[in-house]
Amino acid sequence: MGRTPSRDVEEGLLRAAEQILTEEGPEAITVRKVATCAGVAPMGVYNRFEGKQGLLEALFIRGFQQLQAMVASANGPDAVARLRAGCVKYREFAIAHPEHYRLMFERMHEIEPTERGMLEAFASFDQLVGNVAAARSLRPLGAGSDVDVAQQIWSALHGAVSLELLGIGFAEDPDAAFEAMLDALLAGMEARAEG
Amino acid sequence: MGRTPSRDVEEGLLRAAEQILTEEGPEAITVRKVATCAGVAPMGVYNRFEGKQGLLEALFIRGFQQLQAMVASANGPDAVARLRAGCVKYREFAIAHPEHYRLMFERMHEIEPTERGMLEAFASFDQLVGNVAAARSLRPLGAGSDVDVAQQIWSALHGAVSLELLGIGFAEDPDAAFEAMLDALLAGMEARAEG
DNA sequence: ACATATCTAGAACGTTGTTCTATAGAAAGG
DNA sequence: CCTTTCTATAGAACAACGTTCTAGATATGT
Repeated sequence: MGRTPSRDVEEGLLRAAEQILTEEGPEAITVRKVATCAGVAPMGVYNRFEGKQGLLEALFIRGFQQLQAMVASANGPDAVARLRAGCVKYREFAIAHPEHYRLMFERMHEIEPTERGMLEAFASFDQLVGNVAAARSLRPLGAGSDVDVAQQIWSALHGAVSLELLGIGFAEDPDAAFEAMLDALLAGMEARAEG
Repeated sequence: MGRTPSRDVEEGLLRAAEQILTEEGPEAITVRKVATCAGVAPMGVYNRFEGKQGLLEALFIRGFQQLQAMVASANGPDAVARLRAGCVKYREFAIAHPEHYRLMFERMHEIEPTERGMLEAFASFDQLVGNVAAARSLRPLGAGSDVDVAQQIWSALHGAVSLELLGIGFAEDPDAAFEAMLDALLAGMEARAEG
């Protein structure tokens, strides 16, 4: 085995880690496995990411960035429809990338993201807040700040998706249940918007 | 160190595991640590629970049972108020027992609950379904089966609580945000009830 | 009291994350 | 191109972990 050029080590490791994550889930990510898959020495994980935790944090951040891009790709005839479509896209992301989603929300204690990592990851929340703000310029929605309203919506989205990915959704039609919940929440928020 | 009587081994291990879980979280639960804390030999975990996984599964099931008891303890002047109060109790449980909640929802892949374990754990869902059914006999609420409606409510509850426990709630007042979301969802469900 | 069940201590193994060392090869700069 | 610096690599080693196994001592049940 030759020596990987410096400039390729980090990206090689990230690609390998993403592949293992996608195929086998977060638990399958080990330093040796990722390094072998990337064709680099295990020490590369320490040299480049300071250890397994750093590698996981990079995946964590990338996961949120990808989630944000997915939500941002939503379309609709007006801001309210776009907000709703973004919520649907949120779920689509989770369903398309269940292992990523699990890493992002079930591994935070292990990852112990740095403050910078948290900022980078949760900059993605601003996407949702922006969607809420745009919708609210069209129609009253909930009470409190845009952040408050966005948080409530996120809660519902995240909850539905998490249970679904855990296989503990007992609803007959998960698609319909998700949309029913989302529409009920949005309708309720509209009805209860401050006067 | 003496020899623990047979009849005390299992409960001793469970108590120790609960204590470590409560004080240090799921990651701190190791076979040797639990055994030492319980004053029994590590092999006891294998003899009694078939290994670490079985021990975690026992904690998992107990967690759901305790959650169910908490929800069942809710009171109110009528069934709708009791449903709502049960939702508030749900959150109270999670906040009072964050590490239990994490074990229950972030460790399922590690635990790989047996089918019996799943049945036992999610018998607790019937509590929520029952509360929904009782409330719906008073007032229309959502469309679809009681199970469907309960699942949607559970999604929102779980989502809010999970994000809160992860420390990624950006709302100013988590209590208020939780209640606002819950009330909006219930109101929306009522407004969108069939017939 | 006797036979059976089971708790215990201890050993051992593979795996994992991590740290360290020394060498060889890449990268950067003149 | 040459020299110096950087860094990827192989390999060793360690502690910790979950797990399996053995043998002896003690508890349990009849």
